[in-house]
Amino acid sequence: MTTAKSANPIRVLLAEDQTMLRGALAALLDLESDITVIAQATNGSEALKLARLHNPDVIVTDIEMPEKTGLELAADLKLTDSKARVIILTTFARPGYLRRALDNGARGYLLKERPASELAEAIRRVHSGLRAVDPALAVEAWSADEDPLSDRERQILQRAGDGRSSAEIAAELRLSEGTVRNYLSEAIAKLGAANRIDAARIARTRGWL
Amino acid sequence: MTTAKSANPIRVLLAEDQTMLRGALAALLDLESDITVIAQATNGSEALKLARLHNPDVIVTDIEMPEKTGLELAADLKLTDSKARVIILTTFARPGYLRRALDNGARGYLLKERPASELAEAIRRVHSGLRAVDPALAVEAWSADEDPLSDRERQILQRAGDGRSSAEIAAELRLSEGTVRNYLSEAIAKLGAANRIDAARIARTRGWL
DNA sequence: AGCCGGACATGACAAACGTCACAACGCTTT
DNA sequence: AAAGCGTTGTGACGTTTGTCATGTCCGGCT
Repeated sequence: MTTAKSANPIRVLLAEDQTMLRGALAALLDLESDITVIAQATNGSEALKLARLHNPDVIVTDIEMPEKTGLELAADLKLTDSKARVIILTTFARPGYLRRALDNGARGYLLKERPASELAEAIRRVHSGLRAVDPALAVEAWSADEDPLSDRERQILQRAGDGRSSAEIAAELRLSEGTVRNYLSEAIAKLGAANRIDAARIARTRGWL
Repeated sequence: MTTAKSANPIRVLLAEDQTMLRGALAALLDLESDITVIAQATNGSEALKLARLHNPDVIVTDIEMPEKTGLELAADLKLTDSKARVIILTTFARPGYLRRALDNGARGYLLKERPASELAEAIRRVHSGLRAVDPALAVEAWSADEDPLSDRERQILQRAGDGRSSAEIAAELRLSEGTVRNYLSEAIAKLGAANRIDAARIARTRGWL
């Protein structure tokens, strides 16, 4: 049983590392008469290669993937002559992610907790030049705070949240131990956290890490 | 377009909190002539209620869901007179999870990184009385270590990994602060970790938290 | 030229953390 | 009955962490 395609279907590239979801979505999208999935990638780098090769109309991509994230993929595509429009499809309703996605030129931002039917709709909207951003999230993002962390603070907080001690972090980054403690103290204060673990947790849930 | 069902299709209950995946899988499974999805749940408690109501042949469930996890669901079903067979469908290839799943009476354990076609196959196997455990993971689980943590240790390590201080944990659990420190010290030693954060991380990746 | 913010450093102090030894109690297992 | 384990506690000790004041250096903005 093959679904008849219209003369000029929307050509979609799917990038998602979870095979089961990728396969299921590809199958569902292919049931739509005006959409055809021309290629699938399991990470950002592969998606970039396939995008160059096939020149899709729309790229639907997850964020958290090995090799290269969907956000990095969007950024790289902006530097290319690709005319593909990007839709981010992710689990995470983090204002920080949405902001970065839009900054990197994405046209859509859709959550995996939405019904699958919305994906096809988003693809059509984006293909026709419109945007497709989850409305609830868009509102939240508007009122959401900026990332208050400097690069150094983020870098150090990441490692601290992974269980490294101040001394280890200092050695790795060629800093004095006191400096590392200062950065952590700063980060803890900025985030209103009780300690480094709490700070790392908060930063992660906001999409700042 | 409706797919013709055989006379006695396998009646499946799907429990998965991510709507997009749940919808896509339900749609795909319904395309199989010998399988019909009779109900869908977004968390473990709901699944339990629907299982009582509809008496499905097979329950396919995620692990990490709000309200009640898939592992808890499996445990609860064992206490019921339900004859439904449980298949765990999860992102996590953690031996600890697999072990708990089998202890709780699950008949199948499948990873989301496998192709969707394997899910239908697993449903058929399990329905006919066989098991369906991801082969690669089964091997790993065989050589995997037991969870060395006691309930108290696990309970305390969870909170510590969330950024709570020893004093806070002590107050919450009505223990002396010294006792909390002792448990954490024990857990850190057992896991070969450098500190509480490291210990929480290690325990989590092994599926012990 | 002057100002500001980020990166980096030091020293000092209090609080939190991690370790160890020791001890008591109750519940299984042998 | 004895041994073993999990739970709970105390006291003491050294280390790590978090805070603060203070200072230098550099690059960008006005």
